[in-house]
Amino acid sequence: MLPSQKFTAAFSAESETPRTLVENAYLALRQDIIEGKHAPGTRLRVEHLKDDYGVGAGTLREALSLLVSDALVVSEGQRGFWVSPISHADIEDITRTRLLLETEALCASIRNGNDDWEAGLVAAFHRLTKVEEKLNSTAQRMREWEDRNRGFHEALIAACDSRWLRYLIGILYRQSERYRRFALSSNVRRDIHAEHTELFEAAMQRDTKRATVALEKHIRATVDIICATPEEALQKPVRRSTRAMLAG
Amino acid sequence: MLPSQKFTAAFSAESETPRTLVENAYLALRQDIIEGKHAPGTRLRVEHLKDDYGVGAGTLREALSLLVSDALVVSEGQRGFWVSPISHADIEDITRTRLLLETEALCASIRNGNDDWEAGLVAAFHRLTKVEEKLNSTAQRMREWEDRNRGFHEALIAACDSRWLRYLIGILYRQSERYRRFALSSNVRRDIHAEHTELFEAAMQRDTKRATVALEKHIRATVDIICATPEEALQKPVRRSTRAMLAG
DNA sequence: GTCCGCTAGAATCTCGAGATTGGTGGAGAC
DNA sequence: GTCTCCACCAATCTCGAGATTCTAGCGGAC
Repeated sequence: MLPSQKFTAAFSAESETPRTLVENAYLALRQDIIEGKHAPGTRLRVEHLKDDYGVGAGTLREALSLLVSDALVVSEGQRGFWVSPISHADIEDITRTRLLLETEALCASIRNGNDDWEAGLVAAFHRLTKVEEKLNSTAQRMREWEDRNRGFHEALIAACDSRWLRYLIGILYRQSERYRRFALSSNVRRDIHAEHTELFEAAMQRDTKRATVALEKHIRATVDIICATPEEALQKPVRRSTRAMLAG
Repeated sequence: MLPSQKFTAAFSAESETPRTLVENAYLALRQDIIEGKHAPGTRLRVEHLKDDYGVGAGTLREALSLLVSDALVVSEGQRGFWVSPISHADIEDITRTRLLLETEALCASIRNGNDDWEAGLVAAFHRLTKVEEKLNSTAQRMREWEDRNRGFHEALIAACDSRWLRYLIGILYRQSERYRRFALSSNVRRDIHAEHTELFEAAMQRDTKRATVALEKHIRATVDIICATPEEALQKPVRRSTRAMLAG
């Protein structure tokens, strides 16, 4: 499934409209997991969820299978599905890996970027700026910010010629989104727009080193806030077997 | 699905036995795609395949969904599944990305590795050596070599503390396996065992730089052979829509 | 000769019911 | 009081049939 879905989300832009019920259920489930409506570590019972999402059991199972690939859901034969647990160690790991990949992609993008890339970046930054100027955090506006933030980060590395790099970065970005809500609910003062501006200007000036540093500071800032929150707050208790499975 | 499967293949070792029909079908399909029994770009019709693999249509669809995540299969809503096409540009991309990740993981592994890591590496190298000494290339022995080669490469980075890095490397490794058969069928002379030995000794001596160079040469050698073979030989014609989807 | 629209066929997508497996609670023995 | 065993219950896993969608081939019009 998720033909367009999967590969679009991965290798190019995520824009096509879902055509099948499986795609619908996949997108809805993914959104709910990222937003924390399904808490990390909780069970995902097919019998209950099929009613919530208005599809048959088989259809929902297929959607869950697709989420397993994204590592947002884990499953064990004959025992069912769970939302992937989260932890300090996990976000630390994700962040390090993200930095490795995104730094590389950003450098390639700066190296290869033509006028189209610059135009796309300017547009994405403008869209992001517009929404960041208004600081009220309605749920609707939050969702909008998420979209534009993703658009900005995609625009940054759009000129990277490695589709695989962009694909893997997409997976990690979605993982990071799960943690972001904790950072946003924190009361640590932080001028995200200033970080974005620095990143934008450095990229436009083709200053690889400055852009790299800005990206690292930007990504690090989020994870530092998350690691400042207690581990218990991150997720509800996890079943023993699942925890054991992921402990190694 | 593929709870153990997916995550085991990803984050730790791939050893658990499949428990459900979906897992069986997934593993069998994956093997057949990697070995080229299903040529790149060809269609995977559920109606036909369900008989070949002895499962129901729904079960096979679930297995295919899992393969979509591995990027070994692509799908498009209401139109079905295809084996992912392969190309010179793709293997080049995979190789560059692999090098970025594996180099990082190897350095981390050398940095962190304790006696257990060394022991595991010695054992894996020994197993690989035993099979490389006998150069007859039976299908059975080939399969054995594939397994031990994977074991050796996993042992190299086993002490890398980033699960995500190891997970992504696993995805890329399976992709590379699809191309290897072209390199093996080539008549270019190449002493793979010498490459492995160099890699092994450099790692054991904790010589990061030497190990990195050896790894790069090792991985590069394969892709160079593949890019020497004509593009047409790599795959059968691809459907227009699929090609268009992957062209961007 | 080229293009458009229609029709028939095939394949996908979806759903509900039955078979199989794993977890739980209580009774009984030591 | 603790451990083991067993039976019941819930949930997963699997399959086949029906509805929907896409593709291909053919005939006709320009």
